[in-house]
Amino acid sequence: MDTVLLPNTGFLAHASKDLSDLMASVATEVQLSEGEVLFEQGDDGDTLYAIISGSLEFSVLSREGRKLSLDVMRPGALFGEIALFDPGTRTATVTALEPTRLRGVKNADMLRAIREAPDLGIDMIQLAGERMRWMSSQLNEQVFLPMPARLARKILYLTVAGSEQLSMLTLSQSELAEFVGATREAVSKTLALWKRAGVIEATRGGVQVLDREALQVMADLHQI
Amino acid sequence: MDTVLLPNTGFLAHASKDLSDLMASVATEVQLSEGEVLFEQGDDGDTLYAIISGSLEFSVLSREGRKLSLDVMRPGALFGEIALFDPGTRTATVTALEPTRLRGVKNADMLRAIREAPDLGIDMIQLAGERMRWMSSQLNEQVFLPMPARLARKILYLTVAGSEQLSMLTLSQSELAEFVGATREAVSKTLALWKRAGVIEATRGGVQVLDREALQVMADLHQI
DNA sequence: GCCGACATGTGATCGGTTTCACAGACCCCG
DNA sequence: CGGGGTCTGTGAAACCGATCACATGTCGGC
Repeated sequence: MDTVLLPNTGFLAHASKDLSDLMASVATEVQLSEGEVLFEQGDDGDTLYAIISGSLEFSVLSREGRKLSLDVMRPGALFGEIALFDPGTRTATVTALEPTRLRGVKNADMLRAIREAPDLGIDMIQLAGERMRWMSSQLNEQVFLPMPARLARKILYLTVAGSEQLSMLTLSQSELAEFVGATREAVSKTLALWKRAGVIEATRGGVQVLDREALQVMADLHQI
Repeated sequence: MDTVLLPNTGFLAHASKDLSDLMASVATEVQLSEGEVLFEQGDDGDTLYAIISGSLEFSVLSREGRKLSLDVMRPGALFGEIALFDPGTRTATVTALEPTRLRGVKNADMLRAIREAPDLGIDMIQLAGERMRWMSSQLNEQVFLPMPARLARKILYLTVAGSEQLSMLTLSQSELAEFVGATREAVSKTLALWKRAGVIEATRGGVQVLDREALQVMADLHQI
């Protein structure tokens, strides 16, 4: 077992002492292998998770099985705070993109901790607020922006969020399509356009951003 | 001044004693006339509101001014909880649909109250959770459902949420269009279809649901 | 009771995306 | 090194909804 139980990047870098203490004391560890599903949209949930290592995909599903991926979460991210207190079901599906280690805190432990340290409750509201704000921006983009703008934004977002060197994004075009809510073919066609313009380089299973500025422009355009 | 300061319907019916006490003691009253904007998407906000009387529209805007209405809120509804603790801007615009009275509690008062009564913090997380869950369903619908299904769902939702007698919905077709993220013309055409099928009755400025079952079917369909 | 303002009905056309179909490229593995 | 599976490129057709352009209806006020 590591001596470092909590990552010091991402959300947890700013997590309160209370939350850090709680996670360190009562959290249970979870291991996921690649492709494993932590929970699915519709499951009952009562646990807040923090990512220790690995990465997870966060997606929502339509009833007929279409998938809209929303985010890739990396070490330091906290998630699952919604189902924690609201007696309902999980609003998204979380899948491991690679072998991943998590720590989870259960409802009951969290409630007890909040009663002892009310500031922890305030932290949780703040966390819910951030998530809410983010979801709201997703709704806005999906509704108002045409596909190419959504694509440009997701590529930009995922390359900075992952802070991978050289702005390389290792997602297949089908996966990218799931992220922008479009078909694989449509994504392929706009990527081809951008490739010809020298904005990106695309290879099997990955996209490399060459001209970030140009992509920013695409992300704001409401045409092509 | 009324002796009844808080409505006993909607969210507030289930609001904790702590929240009720707080609202009754430190809340300030706000009056809005029809069409007045309480706050706009992008404003800084630090206040949680409860609706005493009247009704409000909750909407998000695209940068070029297109509007997507999401909900009509009625007496008893609580809103504004997101900006309350998260140091950011409001994620939606709230407009009075008629003369409306509100009570507001400010950030600082709420924080103080939570430190005294931690259960109040838990209530707020729960509230945020409900809102989150709802936003999530909105995203799902907007992304996956074709316009007619979205229209059917909004009509059903707004007629029960408003629990108006006879399932009458007093919204113009342009307003309905803003609710489903479509054009006035498109809404007019599908309403005409349903009218011919005897599912609804539509008059100037309103829609009357005749066959709720049939609308339910439309709401699930991914064609027509 | 008429007129102007605004709400609604409806057709024609256009454009972006999906769907379908298939061809080429790449890669792992036997 | 050859071949099946997966990823990628691209064209053609169909489709949905947006846009444009009017016609028709309906209400309120003078």
